[in-house]
Amino acid sequence: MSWTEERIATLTKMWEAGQTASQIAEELGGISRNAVIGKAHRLGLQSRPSPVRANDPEAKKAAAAAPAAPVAAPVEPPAPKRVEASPPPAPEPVKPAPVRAPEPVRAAAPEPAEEDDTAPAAESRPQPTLRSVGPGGFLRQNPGENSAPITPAPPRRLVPARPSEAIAGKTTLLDLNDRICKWPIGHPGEPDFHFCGDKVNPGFPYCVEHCGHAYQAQLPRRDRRPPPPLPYGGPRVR
DNA sequence: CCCTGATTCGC
DNA sequence: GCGAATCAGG
Repeated sequence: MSWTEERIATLTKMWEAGQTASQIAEELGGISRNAVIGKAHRLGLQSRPSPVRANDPEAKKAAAAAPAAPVAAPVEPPAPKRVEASPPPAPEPVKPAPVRAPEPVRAAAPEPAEEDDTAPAAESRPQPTLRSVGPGGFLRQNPGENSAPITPAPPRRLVPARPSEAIAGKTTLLDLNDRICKWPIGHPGEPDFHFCGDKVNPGFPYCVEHCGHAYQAQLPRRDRRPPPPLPYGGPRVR
């Protein structure tokens, strides 16, 4: 199986839409997730938060203490993995979060990157407020106040007051670019599946409103929604 | 164990 | 360029 332009386009869109490599591989068919990842890297697609790398003890602790993580730092030049003893110079290695946004995001205003245990905690953590503000100015939901669960994926078929006929005037997969919100409306495979299409919250793949939905605490795997997804534009039916 | 993405390296 | 093998964190 070769990488035709179409397949590359699908890969790119799905990757940017936050689909996992496995999902993409399954969709493309006849290909492994490794192939997808390899191709994505060769294409220069930005990484989504990987389980591997991009966290040292300090970062972990900071993330645990307060919902804060680095935001959209410029891509870190690939440093040799086999390091001897030199500590990483860059304290903020993490990249933009994906759709499911497992990583909390640090506020835009840079604060001291290093957590100093010896410093007076009261002064160094001037955020007794439980609510934190995301980089785009949206308010993050705290773990305790998830009374009404706002899941990243909108309910099935919730396409308010829009004629399901056609994607006329809607933002389709092929319309996506860096400036418009990639928040999916509906589900792949449905006739009216499209994307939000509003102006993005600068530096993010979504508009401000959807950033507020996307960037919150990681949901347990059980509560995510992979079950009903239909193939992208799905010619294949399983 | 399962999952994830990153990286390496022979082809 | 490709992707299996491998690595490594969750």
